[in-house]
Amino acid sequence: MITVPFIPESESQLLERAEAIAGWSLGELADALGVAVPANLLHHKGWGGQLLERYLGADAGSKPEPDFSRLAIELKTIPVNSSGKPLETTFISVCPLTRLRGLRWQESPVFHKLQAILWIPILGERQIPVANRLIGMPVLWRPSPSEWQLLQQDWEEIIERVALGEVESITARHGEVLQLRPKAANSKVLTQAIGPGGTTIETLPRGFYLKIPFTHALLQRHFSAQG
DNA sequence: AGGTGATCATCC
DNA sequence: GGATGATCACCT
Repeated sequence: MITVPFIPESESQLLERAEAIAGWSLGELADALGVAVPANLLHHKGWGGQLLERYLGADAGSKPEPDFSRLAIELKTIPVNSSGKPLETTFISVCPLTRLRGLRWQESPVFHKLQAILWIPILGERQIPVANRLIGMPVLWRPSPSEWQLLQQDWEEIIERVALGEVESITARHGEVLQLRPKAANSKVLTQAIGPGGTTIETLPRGFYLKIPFTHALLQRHFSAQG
């Protein structure tokens, strides 16, 4: 693999570099980086995201910091169809399942992760070979006041249920814009959580995800405002 | 085991 | 067809 020495020093520099590859295919970017393209993503689910991280100079690795640490910006690739509608929900962060007493929205991982996100749409449905999927125009997004309100409301409702020992009764249908779903290697992975009556139970780790209509709307709003 | 990057595949 | 619940790879 070719290592790209680029590290963005400003928001505008990051955006310029992301805009410059809009219209490229993933295959073209992989070639430029000397990376092999998988035939499909079954065994390479994070491949696209990591490819863009490398090219754009994300430096946080798996540290608990934004991908672009000095810019405080997260990078998310998001698969979209030809109409620009997201094909998948977007993982945000794992959900704490214990020690929830006193945890406030403003201290939550979700709140911190969503401060600033650079969305890179990847155009291409599942049937399209990975190499042929196209990189779209980037969107630098910070939640609006109304978006923050929706997010906070969902988060508080979900966390309250978790704190009450009801995590196992929460489904992905809860929440208007945020949902709670499994986030694990497989269904045998267990972690501790609060159970009924304040007992301790073992349950599947959960993560917060943004629902498709929410990410669809924020992308649409950006592109329509931009003209 | 728990975090990062996500998409798969079954069920409705 | 689309969303929910399950899963895949790699890192620490």
